[in-house]
Amino acid sequence: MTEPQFKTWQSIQDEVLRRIHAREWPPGADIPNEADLAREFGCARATVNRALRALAESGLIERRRKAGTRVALHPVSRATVDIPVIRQEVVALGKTYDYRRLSHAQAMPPTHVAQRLCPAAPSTALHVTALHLASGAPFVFEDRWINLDTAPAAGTQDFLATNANEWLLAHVPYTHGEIRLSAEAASENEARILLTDPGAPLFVMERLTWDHARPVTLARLCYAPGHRIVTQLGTAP
Amino acid sequence: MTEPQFKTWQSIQDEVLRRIHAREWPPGADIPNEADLAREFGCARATVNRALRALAESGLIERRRKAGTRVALHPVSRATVDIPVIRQEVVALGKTYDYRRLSHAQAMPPTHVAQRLCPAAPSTALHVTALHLASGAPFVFEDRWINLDTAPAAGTQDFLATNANEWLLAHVPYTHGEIRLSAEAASENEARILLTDPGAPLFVMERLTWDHARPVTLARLCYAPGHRIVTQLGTAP
DNA sequence: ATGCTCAATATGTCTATACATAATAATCCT
DNA sequence: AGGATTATTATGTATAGACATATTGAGCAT
Repeated sequence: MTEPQFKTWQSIQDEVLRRIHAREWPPGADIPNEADLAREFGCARATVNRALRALAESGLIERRRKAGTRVALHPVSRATVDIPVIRQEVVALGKTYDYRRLSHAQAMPPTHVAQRLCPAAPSTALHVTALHLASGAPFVFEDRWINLDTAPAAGTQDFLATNANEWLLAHVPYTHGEIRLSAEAASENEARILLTDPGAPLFVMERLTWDHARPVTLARLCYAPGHRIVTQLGTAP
Repeated sequence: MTEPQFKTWQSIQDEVLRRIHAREWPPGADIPNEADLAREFGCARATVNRALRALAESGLIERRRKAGTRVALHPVSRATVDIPVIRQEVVALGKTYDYRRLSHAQAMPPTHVAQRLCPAAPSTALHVTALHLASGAPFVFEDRWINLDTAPAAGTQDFLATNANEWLLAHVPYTHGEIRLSAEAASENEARILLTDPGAPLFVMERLTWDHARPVTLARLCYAPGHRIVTQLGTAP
């Protein structure tokens, strides 16, 4: 008669997952409210809340006040991607990191950059290009614009020794940002720098970071051919 | 004299973020323990715990029992990527979704597939290729292998009307998975199907999903040129 | 010194209770 | 009927107290 008791929020999460997978609670269905579940599982409501909140963060269920909790109709897979500093990325591959600044100038950004980096009042910005190397081989070509209104201190740096990525992280932290991933053909210039052929497929990551309401920097990172990003889906095995 | 009181876990998170950004707590530094912070902020320890746990999940701080909490030395940016079902992805673009199955056969997978899909005992698997269209234009070319030991029910499906992605989600849910993102040159076959040129840079997403310890399916999704993924960094603005 | 045991400590979690908040349902007033 | 107001309800969050658990470090034994 002893109902299996669920004591930890993990075990409750597992049981809820089981019921969803077993179609006891099919996609789109409402699931019982926290108070009822707590009674059924023989635990406090806060424990149920913890379990359901974690599931909501993973995108499997949707919760709204008063409306209750339901299994997501279109279960989006939510993957978390860890994006380390490039130096760490290289070191993690067991290679030695090296950095070479290519150019450094203050200039008016092209429109597609200006739109995103200084949408309010167009002004000059700092343009830095650099190459990150892994054991001597080109790894990432970086083309970066820095908003000097937001980060005036960057104007005093030449970024010859320390790369802009790490300097900015240490001196102009951001509050949030946006990342765009795409595949693009290498331009003549990119191909020359990355020692590959024009037209080669490059993995491109564009990062725009903000400090509260003000754009900080827009970086376009072109990875050398063969690069890939690996990420995990769902919870731990 | 009234110390500013921090009542909500959000406000505590903001204050901790402020101190980190202001270098009061520089990278690598230990931050006070929960009990002390709770006393300082005039709130319960559980509230501090909630705030710090959220920051730890975002990768900005690291926490270990007994050792305490410290600001991450190499702050990895943790981005969450929402990966919807392809139909939803197309609909969200304001286009009409269409699906066309291209091939369907039971066969021995090539070694690089077998290694990941049936690492224990090599056996035949279900091979399905299909094209997803957005308003009539090729959107994604899908090349999928399904492990029939894990999902025997898939053997009875021809996947002519319903695509494998949605059928599997509805009938063989997964517990976790792995996603690989890369840029690759279009092969002759891929180019023909996606109506582009061989060698064109394609955004490729490989998904391997598992049901507990058993691999379910390995899908290789080649997006038509121009596709990109957008994701957010950090918390809400 | 080296290895083991045990106590100290910071985070992890659970409980019970209370109040806050958002969103819906019901009701009342034209 | 229609629109504004109020009540209800489920989630969201805060609190104090308690115990669990991992980890470190000190002290002891070999």
